[in-house]
Amino acid sequence: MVAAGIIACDETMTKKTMTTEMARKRASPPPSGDRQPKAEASRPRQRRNPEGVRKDILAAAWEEFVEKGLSGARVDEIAARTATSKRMIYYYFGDKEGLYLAVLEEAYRGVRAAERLIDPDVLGPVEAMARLAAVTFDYHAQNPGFVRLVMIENIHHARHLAQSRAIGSLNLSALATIQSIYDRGLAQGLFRPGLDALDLHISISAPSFYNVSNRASIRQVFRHDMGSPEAMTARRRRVVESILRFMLADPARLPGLPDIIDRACSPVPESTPA
Amino acid sequence: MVAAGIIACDETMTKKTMTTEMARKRASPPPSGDRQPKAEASRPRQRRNPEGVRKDILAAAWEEFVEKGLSGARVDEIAARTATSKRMIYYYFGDKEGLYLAVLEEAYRGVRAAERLIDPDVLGPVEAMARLAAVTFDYHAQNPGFVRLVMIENIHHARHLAQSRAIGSLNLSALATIQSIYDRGLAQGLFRPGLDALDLHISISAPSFYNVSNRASIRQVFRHDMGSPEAMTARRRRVVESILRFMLADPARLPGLPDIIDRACSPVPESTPA
DNA sequence: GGCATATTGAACCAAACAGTTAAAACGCGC
DNA sequence: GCGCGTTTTAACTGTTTGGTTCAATATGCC
Repeated sequence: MVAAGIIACDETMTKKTMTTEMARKRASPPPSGDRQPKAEASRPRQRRNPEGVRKDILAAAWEEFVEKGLSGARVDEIAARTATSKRMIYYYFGDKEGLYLAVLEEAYRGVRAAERLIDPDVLGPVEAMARLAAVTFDYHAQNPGFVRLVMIENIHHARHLAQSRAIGSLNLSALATIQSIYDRGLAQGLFRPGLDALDLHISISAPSFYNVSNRASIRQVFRHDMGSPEAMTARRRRVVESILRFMLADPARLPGLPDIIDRACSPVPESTPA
Repeated sequence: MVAAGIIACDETMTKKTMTTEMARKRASPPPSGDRQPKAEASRPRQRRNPEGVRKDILAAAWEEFVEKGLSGARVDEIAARTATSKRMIYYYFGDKEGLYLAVLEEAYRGVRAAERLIDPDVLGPVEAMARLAAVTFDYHAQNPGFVRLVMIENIHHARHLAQSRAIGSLNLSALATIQSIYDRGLAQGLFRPGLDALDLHISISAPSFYNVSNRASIRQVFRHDMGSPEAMTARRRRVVESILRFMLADPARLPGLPDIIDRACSPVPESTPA
């Protein structure tokens, strides 16, 4: 319940008989930003490995929360997926919500890491924008777990996101990238004026996100599989094309458009595959 | 658990001592397709009103499921919101999943009803398409409950949607509308060839949906309120403009575009307000 | 008036679940 | 070689929860 309070830190520990496990690793080093927590637990019989245990638990929790959501997930089930025991979950993460929050933070750490991989302005504005859209689309496609966690968090009104100070900070990087590309394109007269970076970001994210998040319902309602390779590449093209057509001052006057789009899409940029 | 089996019908009722409540109203008349189940229960003291009780329960369940999701919702809580008792919930809906499914079906019945309200081809193709986009956007904006239910269902891999025979059928209407508008526009040389109705539908739905579904997380991450009236109208315009720019053979050659968009957006088309 | 359909209420149940306890070992740094 | 942080095990607690039972009653239709 008051996970926030517990997490916040060891202050005012008057009520609620703080047991020894208060030693939380909240400010631990970023778990190497990898997006695919595969149950590893490394060495079969190596005791004394706090960081490893933490990761192991986090990976198990990731799977369970992604699959069942916050309310649907069962702590016992998470424990079962672990190489260690339920006891350690509470030892390291305090309670279910603390664990969920840790998973959520790792998920956002993932996007942030992916965002940093994007072009250092070596491309022309149009190409850069196309590339950004394609990469964003791919990130969502290749990280359905991330998408599901965000869905789940939104179902919960982003109440945990609000609690996390780890997240509120490093999120403008994506916006900065877009802004710089847009500015360059604007200066060259390629893009039309009056567009907003956040708005552009949303315009790219929305279809990318939806393509993963609503796959199941679309499949049932329209008997169409958005996840098939063909649908996927077609949709990626469409997302890229759509954002460019929206931004360009005059698409007709840029005859190389289809090629640019092709180039942005073809050399399938790989983040961590799912 | 085997809600499907129970719902399926009274066949092979050997195991599981079927109690009398098997009298399920599954094929009941569509509850007047209204989207906003406000706790009504009508007459305060009129006994013997099956349909009213059903609606009352459905309305309470709607609120609870929309708010907490399937796993998060509590049957006792739903019963508390009701004018009747928990007993009646099981009497009419069998179990929690049966109730959830009924709510879900009502949600989809809502979109279907809204879709039927759209223009009988009185507008020009471009205007019609703009209008369709605006109306779709508004429907999502004004029915966050519907959006949340679809999110929830997707979290559950649309497993319940798959069970429902009530849903699989009447969903092509939206596609038919789009197709007819597109065909007309194509014949007039306004739209470019090679576009797909479902793809267009998704291109409109995605931003409309995302605008509601991810409001909470966007708010936390970017400190931006997508729900504010200004953001809302701006985004609606953007959605309409975006789909037109994508479809039009040559946007530049259609000088009246901004006006068309304005017209599609301005006379705030009202579905059932939230 | 009788029979099928509704309705009520409250107690009850068994399973599931988050979170705890206690005690004992293990390992690493000092 | 001592002590602290870590780890293990398994049973246990208290509550929540989906779902049921029982018993009685009301209602409407024929």
